[in-house]
Amino acid sequence: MSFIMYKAYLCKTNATMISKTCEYAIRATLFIAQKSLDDARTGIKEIARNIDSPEAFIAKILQELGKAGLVLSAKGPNGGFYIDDRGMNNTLADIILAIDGDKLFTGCGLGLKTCSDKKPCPLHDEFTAIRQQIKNMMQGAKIGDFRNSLALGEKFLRR
Amino acid sequence: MSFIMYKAYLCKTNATMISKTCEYAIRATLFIAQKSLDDARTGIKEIARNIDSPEAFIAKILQELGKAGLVLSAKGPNGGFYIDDRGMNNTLADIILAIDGDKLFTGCGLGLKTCSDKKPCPLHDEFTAIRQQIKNMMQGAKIGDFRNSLALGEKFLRR
DNA sequence: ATAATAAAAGACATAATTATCCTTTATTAT
DNA sequence: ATAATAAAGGATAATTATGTCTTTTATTAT
Repeated sequence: MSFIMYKAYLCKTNATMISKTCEYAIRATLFIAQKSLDDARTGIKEIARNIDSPEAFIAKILQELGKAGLVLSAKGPNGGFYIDDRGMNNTLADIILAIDGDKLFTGCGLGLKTCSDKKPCPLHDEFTAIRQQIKNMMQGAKIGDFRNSLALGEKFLRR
Repeated sequence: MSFIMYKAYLCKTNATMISKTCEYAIRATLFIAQKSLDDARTGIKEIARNIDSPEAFIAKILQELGKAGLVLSAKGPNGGFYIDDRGMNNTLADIILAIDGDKLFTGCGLGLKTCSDKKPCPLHDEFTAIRQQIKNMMQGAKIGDFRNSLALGEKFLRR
């Protein structure tokens, strides 16, 4: 006996807290951080393979992360991406801000441009609280914090 | 003296907790609920005007909400959309589920399909907690709850 | 019955995001 | 110096989400 399952909802919409681009950015950064533990540089191919992303796309994203100072890179043989001690203190909030901007931390839950404390949407207070919590969580999450659990195989970056 | 401001981030990404489509859906539903207070039906033009959305687009969305049983509709003269007492007990979670699916409530924060308690991404526990909180908030927010504050002009649906 | 109204349905168009490709520039090893 | 390597940069393509238009169906008032 077998069942066919149907989704009960439409869902051609895009609603993720963090954009796909930014997800790749975070996964790549955490992977580079892990590799940088023993001063090793890692290249685009290796990164793409290990975080399960398209090569060309993560290359583009890494350019942005480089401009934002969140990863370092070196061209040529033995080149690649790496993160120094200073970079290990950057947070997930920094990555999110660099790629997605601040909408995760500040926007109105109903997409109202004029939503504010004075002219609140019906969800204003609830969303304000939740966003603040997310912000705290992301600002508290340093890149370096994840290295050990990743290296030990307690946490994972591939799907 | 004047300044030109530049955004410090890229941001060609999409990262909203709730899709634009779903935002319209919520705003429309709350507006219809408000109108339904005194048994009045409201049409697409009026809805679009009051929630500041494209007419044709909200029409499409209302079809989905109708199929999902979240709003009722009647064709012809004096027709329009309305919500009955039963419908007033539906929650924002129901609308979100009907339009965006359950990704807001369940997805991995880093977009990993295999993320789970057993094979967690580095943000697994934090995201699980936050999503649960959002879910609670949305499941607790009944459509009918918003009617009064909207009618009194304490809360707003237009941008 | 007929005309007018308003939502349902389906096809189509636009815009935004995600993804790819190709050339250029910088660096290293020979 | 030269060839090989690897990231940077720029242009373009594919996909997905958002938005529009036109026809059909159901209902109501005349």
